[in-house]
Amino acid sequence: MIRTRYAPSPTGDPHIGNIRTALFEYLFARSQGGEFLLRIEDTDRERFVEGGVERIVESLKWLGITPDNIGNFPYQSERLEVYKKHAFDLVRSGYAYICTCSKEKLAADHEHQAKEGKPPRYEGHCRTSEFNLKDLKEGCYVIRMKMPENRKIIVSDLIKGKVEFDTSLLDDQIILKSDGFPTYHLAVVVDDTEMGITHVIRGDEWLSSTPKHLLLYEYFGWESPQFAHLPVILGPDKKKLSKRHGATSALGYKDLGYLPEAIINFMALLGWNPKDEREEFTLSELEKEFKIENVNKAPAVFDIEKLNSINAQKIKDQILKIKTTDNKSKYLDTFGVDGLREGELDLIGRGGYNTLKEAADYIKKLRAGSDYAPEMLIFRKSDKERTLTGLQNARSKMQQLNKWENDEIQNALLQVVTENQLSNGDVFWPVRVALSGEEKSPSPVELAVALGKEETLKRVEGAIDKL
RNA sequence: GGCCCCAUCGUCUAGUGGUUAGGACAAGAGAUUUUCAAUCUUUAAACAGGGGUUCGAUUCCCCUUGGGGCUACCA
Repeated sequence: MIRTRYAPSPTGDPHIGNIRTALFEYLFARSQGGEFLLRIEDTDRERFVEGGVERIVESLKWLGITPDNIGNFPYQSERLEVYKKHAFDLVRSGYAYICTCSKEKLAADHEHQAKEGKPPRYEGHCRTSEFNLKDLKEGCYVIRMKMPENRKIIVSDLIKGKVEFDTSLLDDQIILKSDGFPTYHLAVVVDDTEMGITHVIRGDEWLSSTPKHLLLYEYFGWESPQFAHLPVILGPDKKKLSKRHGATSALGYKDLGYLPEAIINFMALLGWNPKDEREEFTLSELEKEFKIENVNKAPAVFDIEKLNSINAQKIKDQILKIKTTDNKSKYLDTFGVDGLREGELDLIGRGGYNTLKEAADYIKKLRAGSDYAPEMLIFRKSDKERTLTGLQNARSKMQQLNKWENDEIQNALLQVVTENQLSNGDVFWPVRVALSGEEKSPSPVELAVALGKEETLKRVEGAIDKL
């Protein structure tokens, strides 16, 4: 049974790069008929953020990539004794040792090493010391793993291929901190083993520490899982995506009016592709199509324009679906627009709005109506008199309509044109301006349907008064 | 600094020891229309550089350059 996990630290809203990793972990598991699990890595008490776990769960649920153990997932902070036991097992078997060096001493060592141009490393004062546990005060020691000298460790990565590391360049890594918490390296190895994780899919930044983990598996006598290190996501400046690039959390995009379907589709395409020219995917399609070997090695730049375009497309897709259901009135309620009518839905579907928020803002503005200068009503090839004729006849023609639908309104306006020897611009333009109050807007017919008969006639009336 | 990863249009990417190097987003142009943000058509746009290997390299190898990561009692 294939099993992957998403193991975030609750240090704030999950970052889009982080969530993309979760997506790939989810997709890999699903594509293989396996399980996708969640685990909270809260071993860093200094960076812990209240409510972080809730935000993680909310993000995953929103995107529809809910872990299989969502009802009961482990927290590392609740398993301190387990890690401690394993750390001491390693001390007993000689693969790790207790170290009582103070942080001050280590800092001084590192400073010294830096001056000599050497890499900062633990100098191994405690490596051969024997400590009696009873003499040690709680909180005054750490446990370090022993790094063998001159060993080559080969990481076989599903994405990067074989990567070789030399252990003499690696430090005697601390695995148990003085506060009794494990470091990532210990906890990840213990937990992945206990949870039966078969494939560790994680960010690129972990590749360099993978040899440490491999060594730990060896020390414990455990079988190691397979690894796949994903390239990072960069900002437009090709620097690692961060807060200064704007919204970076998944939920931030939710608030901006992006659909989960769009975020999923977009993230999947960042570093993965189906090896053909398809670009539109739903989550369930991705679950079938995803192949880890089709993941790129190179980092990808997060392009908001592409996301916008995908989101606009997904909004259109959704409008088509919503029209046949009864929840259309609720579509934009989170952005302050209730009771959408059919015509308004059409407007959104055709408008190419990048986000739901933009669409909602437009509907709000349309409903409120905009003030405009009377001159705007006159088409550039027209004059005041013909405009007035057009508006007045349009009003009475529309007044007589029984059915308030696209074709009927269109025909009514066309009739006004022919019956009064006017041009399209003498009628369509001023009606459009009367309804929208804007230089640029959807067509008068679409606006009329969206506004409804009563409001449409009221606004045309208002325009006539203005002239 | 050391170690590791990476490199095709501006961006996401496909691709092959011999191709007109393909698609998408963005950009430009045009068409249409009452306007446009919609729609349709269309144009421009890339193999980072230098060495090899080879009859032939964008493709394989090496170097350089550039970008990224790691080098914590952070993950």
